[in-house]
Order: sequence, then structure tokens, then C-alpha cells
Amino acid sequence: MAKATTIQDIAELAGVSKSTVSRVMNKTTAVHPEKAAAVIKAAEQLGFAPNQFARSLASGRSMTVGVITQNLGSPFYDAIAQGVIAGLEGTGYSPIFADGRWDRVVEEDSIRSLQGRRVDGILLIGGQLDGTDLKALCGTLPRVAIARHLPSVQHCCMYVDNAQGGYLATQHLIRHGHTKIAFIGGLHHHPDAKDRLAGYRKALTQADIRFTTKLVLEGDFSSASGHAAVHALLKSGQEFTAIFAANDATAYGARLALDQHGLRVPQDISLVGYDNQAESAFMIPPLTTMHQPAHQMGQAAAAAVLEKIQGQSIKSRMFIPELRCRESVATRN
Amino acid sequence: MAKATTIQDIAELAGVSKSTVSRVMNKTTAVHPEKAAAVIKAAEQLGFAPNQFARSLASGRSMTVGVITQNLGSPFYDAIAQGVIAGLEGTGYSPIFADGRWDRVVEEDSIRSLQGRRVDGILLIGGQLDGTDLKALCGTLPRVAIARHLPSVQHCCMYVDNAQGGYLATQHLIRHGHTKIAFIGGLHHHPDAKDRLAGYRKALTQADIRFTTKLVLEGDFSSASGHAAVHALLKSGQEFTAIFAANDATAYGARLALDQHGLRVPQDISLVGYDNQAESAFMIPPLTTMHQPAHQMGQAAAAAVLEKIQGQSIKSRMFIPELRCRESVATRN
DNA sequence: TTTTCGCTTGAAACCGGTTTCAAAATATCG
DNA sequence: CGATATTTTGAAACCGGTTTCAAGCGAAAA
Repeated sequence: MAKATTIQDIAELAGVSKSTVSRVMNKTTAVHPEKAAAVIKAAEQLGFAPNQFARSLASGRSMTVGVITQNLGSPFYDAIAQGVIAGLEGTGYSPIFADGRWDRVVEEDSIRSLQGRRVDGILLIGGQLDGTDLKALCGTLPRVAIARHLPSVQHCCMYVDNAQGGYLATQHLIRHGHTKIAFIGGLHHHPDAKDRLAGYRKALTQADIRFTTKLVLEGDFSSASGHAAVHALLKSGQEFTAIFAANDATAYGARLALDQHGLRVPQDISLVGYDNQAESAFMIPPLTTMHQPAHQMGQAAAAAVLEKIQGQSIKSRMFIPELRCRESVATRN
Repeated sequence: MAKATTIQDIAELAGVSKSTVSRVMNKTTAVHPEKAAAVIKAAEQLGFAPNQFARSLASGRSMTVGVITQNLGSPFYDAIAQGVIAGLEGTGYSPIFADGRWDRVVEEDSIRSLQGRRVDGILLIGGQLDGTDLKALCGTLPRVAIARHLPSVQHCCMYVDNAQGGYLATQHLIRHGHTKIAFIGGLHHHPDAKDRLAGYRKALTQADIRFTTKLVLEGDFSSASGHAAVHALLKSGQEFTAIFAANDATAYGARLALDQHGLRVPQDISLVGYDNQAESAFMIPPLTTMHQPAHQMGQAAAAAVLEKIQGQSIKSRMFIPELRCRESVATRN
């Protein structure tokens, strides 16, 4: 590999010292315009790209923020990640992604590896570690959590109100005359799934509809689990006229199972999803779902962590999901 | 921020020199077991995490590979990216992602920025730059392109045979008795779209079916474009009994438009997509589509670039897409 | 004309590791 | 047991930048 050009090379070509070159590159001190011009010309001529390692080592700042993501490939988390990228764009900071794979140990390793890379801040998209773990691991490193809510004051979180989302979705079905509403949840231990279920229960209670566990099925946020849940539900003989699925993927699976049993959506069964993933608008029929401002959250989190890096204090922010009415819900007479 | 522990701290605590600590950490030279143990103990005690910048600066190796991705969020490219992550897992190398956004300038900037980070290799997922540009930009830096085929011998590419994919998809429809097959393509200038169209034409020719541009619609790989294309097609009055869409998203849009016009799939119109994205198996009806080994390609590319970094020479590899028969194609009598 | 001030500038220390080199310690051999 | 070969070890140079510090310089003030 041809040796890359260094500021020393530029210094020699421009007839100045290393220090001056550095000053020109960083605009830290005024230098004589003539010399500055010579430096810039020399840099261009040699195709200079500063060695980030040397730069970071010397300055102590890495100009990177570590992003711990969970299951890449999930539409919701991907949208957040894109928001983060957008929020960092043009700030001089670059993201370094590390996959936590919903595994505590992997997540810890990822954080440690990011610290080895001396990231200036950390963004956690979802994840397993609790506030105490995080504090122990990250120390005073600026960090903000996205799509989860850590109660402690010292943690900054950008999160959506999942309980409210579950509430709004269920309320929408109730307002259309449904009383027998099935809920296909996510994994039991997943906080988002729990909150959405809580919202579902709240809406029922408020409408004086009795809650029954017979209408609550466990899923795992996958289409296959939605498919299986509907099969199980139909087999159980339990009556229902509507389904609220904990995410859109689950709703797709549910939709297919209904179709396979000759049930029409929305004429026979109404269906509401959660996430507003891109495909939902093109389902048959277009799926009514809860929209989460994932991109916005990612962007806000990126901005927040940068502020924190600059020493400002920032506070958590809650985002409200919105109902996107399409055609998968019909009025029940 | 509390100053991080350095090898100097460890050296002092363990009563040895910096050099010895470095040797223990990297296992480059045998050291007296007793001292090694002392070093390891000291390192654990102090919670040592080596400064990657210092390490990379000194050794010249960064243990990172740059990954230029295009439109994050697209299922096909995301699957490749995940394959790359999987392929790098456990090798000591970390990926650094940079978004090229299908823009030559952004892509060039990304490559330069990665070079500033002194990546040991580059992986290009898709992209705009041609072989000459790449060579000029990257020099001798190991690189491999994924999901595109650069003819020059010096470039290693992991790509799928899009022409063959288009051919197989179309042939499948022809074998089911269809002769009036519409093609909803991607962007005209996009090589994948062009190749799939070429495959479509080849299959028609082979079956003695006249090709007509009236059945070829331009799309942009989005659901909305598939939706619009079907509207336009129906409005044109051109007869057709099947549609081959250049990707699954396009097929979803097409499917919805057909439904809105009262046309049933597959009874009235057969439909084939391309990509086998996760949602396709749960469409109504489940969508027949071309599966691309995206994850495998990503993994193979990661392995390839690592080999190249180690000085081995590697060669391009072509992957063959496979038909996934589901229920969106019916036999035409 | 001399003194003082502010602005530019280069030399050198530094960031935290790796690596070379030669010295020291130990082992092998005649 | 002495001489030589081999293994361990520490000192110091180095990677390529940033930053401190003091010196050099010209302009303004006295």
C-alpha cells in the first residue's frame, strides 16, 4: 500500500511547519493568508486525508458516536437507525454501529468494544441492559436510549408511549362497535408488548368491556406467530370480531390465517396493527395501524447526544403514536 | 471523564514495562508465565480497554472494514448488510457503515471518509461509481463489490444473475400458459432493472411470444410505482393476464391496484415479484417471487475481503436467484 | 527612537499503543 | 566450567496528528 500523505509532507511542500498545517486544517488560530493558501494547495495536490486515528489519539475526541442496535432488519428499529444517521449528517460526527442482538452479553461486549473505539457518546436503540448496568458500563459517557424508558433521572430517553398506542388502537375498534377484541401480543417479557397490552386493557375497562385472557394470545412480533395465533384462536372457538396485533408483521400473519379460514377483512373481522411499516399501506385491504415517529425519535436522539457531548444537559422526551386509519376496520352493527 | 487506564498503568501495577504488557495483550512473544499472569490480573483489576486509536496508529492496521450501503431500509440491501455483519462476526474486524444514498458525490465522500478512518478494506453494497472511479479512489485498498458486476478483472464482485432471475420468473409464467405478460420495471438506468428486463425478453423470445413495449412499464422499485403502473396499464386497455414486477414492493402496489379494480389474484391475473422479502409469504395470496441469496452474498463478501486483506487473491462469484413458488400464479387455460 | 503589545510561527511534548534493538538472563553444549 | 545459543526483557523510536510554549516579528504607543 502506497504510504498515505501526512501533514509532514504537506508542511514540506508548503514550506511551513507541521503545526501551521494543523492550524490551517482546523482553523484553530489565524495564519497568514498566503501561507494558508499554500497549505491548502499542497493538501489538494497530495490528496490529503487526515489520519483519524492520529487525530483522535491526540485530541481525545473521536468524532464518532456508537450506536447499539437490536435486530437489524426490523422496520421499526431500522427507521430509528435511519433517523440517527440523518441527525448526525453534517455534524462532523459519524455513527459506528454495533449489533446487540437482544442479548445482554453481546450488548455488553458491544458497548465495551465501542469504548475501545473511544466513541464520544452512545446511542442505544432498544436493548436489554437496565439503568444500573448502563451506568456501570458507560460511566459518565454521554448516552441516550431510544425506544425505551429507563426511569432513572440521569438517563435521557427518547421513547414512545406504548400504553397510549395500545389504548388508542383498541379505542378505535371499540368506537366501531367492537366488544370482542382479540389481542395478539409480543413476547411476554418485552416491555413494549406489555405496555401495549396495558393500553388494550385500559381501553376495555373504560368501555366496560370485560377483559378475558382467552382473547389474549402470545406472539413474538413475527408474521408466523400472528398466523399461528389466529389458527389457535379460531380453534379455541372463542368468539371475536376484531384483532389488535402488537405489530404489523403479526397483523400480516393474522390476515393470512383469516383469509385461509374464509374470513374477510374487514367485513367479518376488523384488524389493527402497530408500527405503520411501509408495506401496510399496500396490504389487502390497506391496514389500519399505529404510526410511531421512529425517524423523528432517531433524529432527536442524535441531536440530544451531541448536545450532551457539548456538556449541555438534556431531558427525556416522550413521543405519542398516531392512528393511521385505512381500510381494515369496519363498523360493527 | 475519568482518565481511562493505559498500558502504562498496568505496567506499573504489574511491575513490568509497557513493552511486556503489550506483548501479553497481543501474544506476540512469549513472556514469563508469572509476569504474564501479573499483567492479566492488573488489567482486569483496572478494567483495561485498549485504545483502538493508539493501537491502530501504531500498528497501521485498523481492524475495521468500511461498508458503503445504499438506501438503508431496502429489504434486499439490508439482508446483504446483515450477511456482512454475520461474516465479520468473531473475526476481530468491525464494520463501519457509511451511507452512499445512490449519489455519486455522497458515495465518493463516504469512501474518502472511510479512508480517513484507515479501514483495512471496503465493501460496496450496490452503488454508482464505476470500476475506474473506484480504482482511482481506493488505490490498492482491498475492496469487493456486492450486488453488482464490474467487468474489470481486478474487481472482485459478489453478484446475482439478474438476467437469469428475470428469465426464470417470466418462464414460470409462460409455463403456466401466460402469453400476455406485463413487466413493471425499476428505474431505466438501474442495471438490475435492465438485466431483469433482458431476462424477461429472452424468455418471451424463446417461447415465440412477441415483445411489445406496451406491456413494459417503468417503476422505481416502490409500491407506489407498482400501484400507478397497474392503473396506467388498465387505463391503456392493453390486454394482459400476468404481471412480473421488478421487485416485491412493486408487486404489492400492483396487487392493491388490481384489487381496487376488482381483479383477483391469481384467478384473473397472475403475479410474480422479485426479492422474496419477508412480507411476501404473508400476502394475500402468498406471493410467488424470486429469492436472492442476499445474506449469503454479504457473508461471502465479508469473507472475501478478509482474505484479500491477508494478501490472498480472490475471484468474483455469481449467485443464482431461485424461484419461490407460492400462490399468486395460476394456470391459464 | 525605544518600549510594549498582539499576532504568527516553529519546536517540542504529548496522546497510548506497537515494534525494533540490544542488553540481560537463562539454557545448551562441548 | 566456560563459551555459545536462545529466550525474555526494557529502553527508545515511532505512528500522525494536536496543543502548549516561548520566540520572532511588525505595528502602535510613548
